[in-house]
Amino acid sequence: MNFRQLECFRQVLATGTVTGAAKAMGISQPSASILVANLERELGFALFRRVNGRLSATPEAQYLWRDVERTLESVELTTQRARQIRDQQFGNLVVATYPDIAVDFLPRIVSGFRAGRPDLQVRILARRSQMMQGLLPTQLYDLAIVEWPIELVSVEVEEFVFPCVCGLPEGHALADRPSIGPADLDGEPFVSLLPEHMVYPQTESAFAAHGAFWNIAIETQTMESVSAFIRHGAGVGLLDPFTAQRYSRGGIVVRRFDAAISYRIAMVFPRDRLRSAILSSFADKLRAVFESVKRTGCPQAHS
Amino acid sequence: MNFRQLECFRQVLATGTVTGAAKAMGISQPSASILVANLERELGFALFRRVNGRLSATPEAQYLWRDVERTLESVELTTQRARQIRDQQFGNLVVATYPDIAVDFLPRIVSGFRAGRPDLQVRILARRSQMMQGLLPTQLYDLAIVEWPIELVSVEVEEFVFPCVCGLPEGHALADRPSIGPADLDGEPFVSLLPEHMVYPQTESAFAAHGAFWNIAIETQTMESVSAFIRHGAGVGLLDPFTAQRYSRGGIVVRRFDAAISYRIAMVFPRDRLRSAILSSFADKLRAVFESVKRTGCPQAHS
DNA sequence: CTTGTGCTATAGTTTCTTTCTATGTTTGTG
DNA sequence: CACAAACATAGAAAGAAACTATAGCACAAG
Repeated sequence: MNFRQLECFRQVLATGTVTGAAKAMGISQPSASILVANLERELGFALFRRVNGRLSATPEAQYLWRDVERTLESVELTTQRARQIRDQQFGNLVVATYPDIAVDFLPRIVSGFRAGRPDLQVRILARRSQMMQGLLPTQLYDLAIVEWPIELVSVEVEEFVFPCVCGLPEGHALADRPSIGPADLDGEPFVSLLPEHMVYPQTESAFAAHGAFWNIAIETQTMESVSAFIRHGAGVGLLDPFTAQRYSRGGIVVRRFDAAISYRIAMVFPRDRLRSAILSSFADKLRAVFESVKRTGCPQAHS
Repeated sequence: MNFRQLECFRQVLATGTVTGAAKAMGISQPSASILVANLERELGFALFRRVNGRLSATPEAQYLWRDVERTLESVELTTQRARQIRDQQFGNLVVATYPDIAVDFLPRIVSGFRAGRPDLQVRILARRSQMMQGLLPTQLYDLAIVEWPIELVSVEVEEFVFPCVCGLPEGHALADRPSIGPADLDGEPFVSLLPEHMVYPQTESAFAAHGAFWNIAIETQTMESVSAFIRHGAGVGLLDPFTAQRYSRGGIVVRRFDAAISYRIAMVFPRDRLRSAILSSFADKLRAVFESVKRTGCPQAHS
């Protein structure tokens, strides 16, 4: 019993004649005749009676037809699914990420990636860094985007380093400068991340190196929060390029920061797990966007 | 894409190696290797990565597996169903019949026939003769058992004629006779069918021919009813062999009737419709039982 | 009654697929 | 370093599936 025989069975039922079935299948009439004959031989009972030179379906054929129909449908769904998989239209991605990037950047990238892939399932797992630490060993993700520092075991890592930029409230006195250094911010009320964040010690050193007073007015936990305080005029601060880009067109004035404060993130994959073509494509896209951000200082939407 | 490729795909997933799959399928390792390779070529994407000389399923393989599993299951159900059909274990029979025979005789025959055919569906349509007239043209049955007279259009008919027998209440004065004739029943209270029934005019003629007085005490519609009146002592009467047999072991004394009163029934098939093997078997069985009844005067259970 | 049309089945041939055995390659292990 | 285990490839043989050509049968039209 094979697909062609079943398909021929279907077509004979549909068209009523072997000749019609052959036409529908694009084969010669004798070929179709033999397909049916072999199927009958293998089944051990007749599907058709040859009456008046015509075929007529036996009751047994009708009994079997229900199952054959189901089988053929299943085969068709399978080939369809195979085509989708081949064209990277079907699959699923579990992306673990830290919250800041999950707010705006990732949705933009993922939405762009999903355009034209309507059957792609994406799950976003947003975790604060401590939680991320526990998530990685479970391997319950395809790709993670993590902030430094993080302990990385049994994973493959690709690191990306970005320069932080300076964010000012709109209308701030320094807003007309093309770039801003620690000395410019001497005594300026500053919105900072907590000391645990990688940006904190670097900022501290930069101010110290320039002999400037780092006047921390606010300490908060996420870049989103920092940006909100800046936006509402509580002070100035340093932003990663993703958050900066989000508000640079309205809400916050973004300027180059003359001291190099590096913002390190990493793309992380479970070790020893095969990557799907979709995952590779998605990683490629992320890589491209990261490189573009590194070059321009601002993430752009890439299709 | 064909069954063997899918089956091999399954076995490689199950055993983890091509070698194991080949063993499970009873073919050589290179054959299995080629099955998988061809499947991958046709699908257009890799199902396995060759890592460290071993196969490892890709995420794409896992996506496809759901559909392949469903398909293989459907194929298995289909082959199973085919085997059932071949062995006449699966099918359905719609048997139309008149009520008398549906009470006891048909259930016995059908139950015997269904033994060892647990997936055979039987529908019994019991109709009085007027109703049967309307049922036959609808072709909504596979086999009908009808009483004479009946108008038969677009059907194939096999006729069976049985001699009626005489039924007496237990303890009746005539009960020790081996056979009974009309003269014996002269003036005896008689339980008769209605005049429309084929037995009525024959009985009338028989009594007249023997110059006996046909003392009709009860006229009723069915053989079952006649037998009930006899059983309860209302009189004697004529019975068809099926009803007679049912009560001959208790309730009614059954004796040969010396005048030939014929009880004609027919096995009827829709014209120009293919008969299933099961239907043919069932008809064969019915025919055999009818012949046996004709010979012995009493229906016996035949397996 | 003959002929033509439409259908199915069979025969013979060719091509493609499947399967086998034999052999090579890679990787991990004692 | 050799051996075992796994997968892949090559070449040959067997099998399946396709084609063309042809025959048989039933029905309708001339």
